[in-house]
Amino acid sequence: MTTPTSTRERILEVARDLFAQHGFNGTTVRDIAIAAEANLAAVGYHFGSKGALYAEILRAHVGPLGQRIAGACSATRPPLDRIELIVRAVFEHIQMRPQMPALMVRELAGGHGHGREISPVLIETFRRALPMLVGVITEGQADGSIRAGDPVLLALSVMAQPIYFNLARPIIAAVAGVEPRDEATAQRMADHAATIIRAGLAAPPDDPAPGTLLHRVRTKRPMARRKGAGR
Amino acid sequence: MTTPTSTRERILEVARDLFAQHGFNGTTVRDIAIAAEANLAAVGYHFGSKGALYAEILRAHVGPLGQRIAGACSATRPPLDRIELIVRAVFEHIQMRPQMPALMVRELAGGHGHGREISPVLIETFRRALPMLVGVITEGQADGSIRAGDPVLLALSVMAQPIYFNLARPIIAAVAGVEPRDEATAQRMADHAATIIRAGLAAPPDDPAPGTLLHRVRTKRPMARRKGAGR
DNA sequence: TCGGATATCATACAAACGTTTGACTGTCGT
DNA sequence: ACGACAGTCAAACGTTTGTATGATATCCGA
Repeated sequence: MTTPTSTRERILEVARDLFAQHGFNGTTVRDIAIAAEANLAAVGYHFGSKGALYAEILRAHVGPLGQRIAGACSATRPPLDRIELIVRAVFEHIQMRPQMPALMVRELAGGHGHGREISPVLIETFRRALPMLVGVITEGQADGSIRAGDPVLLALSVMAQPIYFNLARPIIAAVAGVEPRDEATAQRMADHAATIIRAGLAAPPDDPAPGTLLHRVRTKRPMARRKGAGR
Repeated sequence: MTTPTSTRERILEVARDLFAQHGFNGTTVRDIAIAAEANLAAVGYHFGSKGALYAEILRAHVGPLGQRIAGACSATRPPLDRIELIVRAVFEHIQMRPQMPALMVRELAGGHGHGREISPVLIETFRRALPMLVGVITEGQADGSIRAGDPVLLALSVMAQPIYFNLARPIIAAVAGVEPRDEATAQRMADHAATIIRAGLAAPPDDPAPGTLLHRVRTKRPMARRKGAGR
């Protein structure tokens, strides 16, 4: 079976997989050229350099995420519903871009070597998306539907689910025996994460009205801090 | 200020930071030697090869995690308390090994290049820890304290918090203005994650006894699936 | 059919890579 | 005092790296 697309698209396709799986420095231009069935010089010709190719792939993968989150945040729904929309939007985004979590966490871990810091694309996306998430959460805290707490940490809890779920898929498949890249499985994961996040963020029943019937029932405070539990 | 430790320890210390920040292929033996103020051949002499040094660091960082989780799982406490113990144990582990999340997610993303798969140390740790987590969760589901759902997904939700929180710290610090590496902040993060996880995993009030006063109150089902919400 | 633009190709190059080598330095036990 | 030994060092090894080059091939309007 031959590859019908253009050389440029073939390179983009193949490089995204290689960068995601082996990282920037773990992927050579020769690897890309061979996998794309293109000449060694094709990368330089079409993209200028290996780094420019990587930047373009990264931008195409994490850039639209910010727009998706923005769309979910501006829905005319109660805050908890909007949070759920966000979770599902991120899952959908990952579903059609399976390499995104690997690319993203590699950048979060510190970029790809020597003088390079975290990519500007990632920083810009976070700088745009984080305030939106925080806005929805503070709004929910104001109307009593979302539990008290640092909105930034709550926002992180929201984002942690889609990213980590998809990142851990391969090793879960290796440890347990799960089929990867399955539409139904992805839907189950999204439903699960949405449920967990909704329940985790919802304000406890005794918060909005401390004198009602619900007072002091079904409430369990987190355990005390363990200060110096060494070794 | 001079470095008082032995060359071997200095290399271990410096290599762990470099591997975490730049990845395996993004770190050169020369980088390590210079940062450790050692000779280029010192890495080969003390560890055999760059790969062996990396393997030793990875083992020292993710290996003890399994034992910590095992300890928390075998506590004589209700399941939800044990889950909270696990979350706090992982946070403590990371607190004294700040480079662990970066090293781990880089491995989860697919190892460090070419023929290498995910490190056996990571797979072994997961193979040991996952059944324990699943065991606690199914126990909690059996006694009605933990919500229904795939125990593996619930276990992933638990682990996602500590890892992602600490992984996202640098970019959060870059976007918002947060102080990094702070004991009080770490404690706040652990408390927050414990609260979220506890609330997220707890069975909804109408599950254990569908006919009580609590029936149909404070219950919100997740929204319907959105099948083909394209673009 | 021509001619310029676009794309692909084999090849070359300097730099950087992990690893090895052999000489050298210090510190012990005897 | 003297080998034995673990540790350090500068230098070099062969390979792989990203990129550049010039020739060739393919396309398409005139």
